[in-house]
Amino acid sequence: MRITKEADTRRNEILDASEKLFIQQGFDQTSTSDILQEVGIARGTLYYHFASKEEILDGIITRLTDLAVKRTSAAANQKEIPILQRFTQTILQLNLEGEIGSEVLEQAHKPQNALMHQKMQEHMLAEVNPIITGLIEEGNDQGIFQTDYPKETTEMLMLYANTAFDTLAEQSEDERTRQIAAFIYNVERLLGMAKDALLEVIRPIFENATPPSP
Amino acid sequence: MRITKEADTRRNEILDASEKLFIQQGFDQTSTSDILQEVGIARGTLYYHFASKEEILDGIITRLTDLAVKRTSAAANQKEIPILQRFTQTILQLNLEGEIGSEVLEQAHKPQNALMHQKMQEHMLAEVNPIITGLIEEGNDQGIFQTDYPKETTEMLMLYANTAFDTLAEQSEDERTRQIAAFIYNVERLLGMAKDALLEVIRPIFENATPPSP
DNA sequence: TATTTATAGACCGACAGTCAGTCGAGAAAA
DNA sequence: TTTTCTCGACTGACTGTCGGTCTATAAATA
Repeated sequence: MRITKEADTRRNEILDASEKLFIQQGFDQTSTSDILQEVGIARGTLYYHFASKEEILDGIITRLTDLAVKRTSAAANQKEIPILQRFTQTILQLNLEGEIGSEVLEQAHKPQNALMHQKMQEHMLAEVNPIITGLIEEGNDQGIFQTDYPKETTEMLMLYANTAFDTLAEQSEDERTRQIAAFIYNVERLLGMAKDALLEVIRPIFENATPPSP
Repeated sequence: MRITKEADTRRNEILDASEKLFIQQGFDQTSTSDILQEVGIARGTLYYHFASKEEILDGIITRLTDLAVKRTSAAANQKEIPILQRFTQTILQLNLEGEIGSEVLEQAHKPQNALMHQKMQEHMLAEVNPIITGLIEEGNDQGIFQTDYPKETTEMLMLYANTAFDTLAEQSEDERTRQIAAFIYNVERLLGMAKDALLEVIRPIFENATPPSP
């Protein structure tokens, strides 16, 4: 029985299946035959839609990055919200990276997924950095932030967040808390804010999420 | 004519050849046959000394990391030198990473070498972080630095340096200067120093290296 | 309008070539 | 004689290629 679909539909089927498998097993450990079986197509069909296995990975990453950019820039463009709140919400959007994205991140720091991690990082840095940099410049103009190097500082923050935070799940509660506190502490310093200025904006977000103990 | 050598000698021959090839072509793009040819041995010999291709990579990285740790901790332990100078010299040692290491870094950020990069970063973070953290704590005690999170701050600096600086070679002179200036600026902030306090320690180092124009 | 012909896009699976790792046999050294 | 080191043929798995097939739809023809 032969099923024919529009190219774009098939392409996305292949991306969906591959994404699932790459997350489960890693890129190197997933064979193209695994993908064929998961999608239920033949070899030739796969290579009709993609030139190589690596191009499939690129397709997945582009899909994920585009999604993250969409959410991030949406958060960053809410001009009616004060800059500090907007800044924190944008960062939070980024960290979540969508339901699927977070699964990706959980796996991505494993050595077996180094290529996936690096490619995602490169894309995200290129696409998301300007958004956050713009936010910082806006804060600079308003006198809320103060830094001579918005772009480089953003790069520093993103690199750290990307690498340090994807091991959070493996750490103890105490270590996690400390790591997040350190991040906030350092963001305040890098953006030239008063101590705890950012912390006080962030605290209510978490207190709303987890009800206060009696 | 059959040549047999002491295991350790052969091992290092294999590591030397592999390092050269991995740098030139990347890990995935280098076949074990390439290595065999370069060393001039047979398959069985390679697998007598190493259990897998990946173990060769691990061997290379361990060699490089050990070297970097040695140089770094030597610089960090010169107690007669004031802490600020010692700190900068330690960082500089790290950035050089030996003559061969710098070649590695030049290649390591390419996507094709993602695994190599990630493994090096993990090793370096684990081994070198405590050395720098110790230096910062010493500076804290002396009132020269001031940070509540020495370990996390070190992690941030190292991650940034590792990823941002290995693209330096590809950038214009202006971008390079700006990126380095930004790094110094941000280190000062993260370590709670006065503005330009670190810059003034670093400047003489470069002015000694390049003779002043008339 | 009804029927044939042509074309393009999606698909198939056998096949070639490459590669990492295994194994048993044998040479050299201890 | 035993241990260490070396050899290269071999295996199985994998990626990417290629000639060819199927089908829907458009164009030509009756």
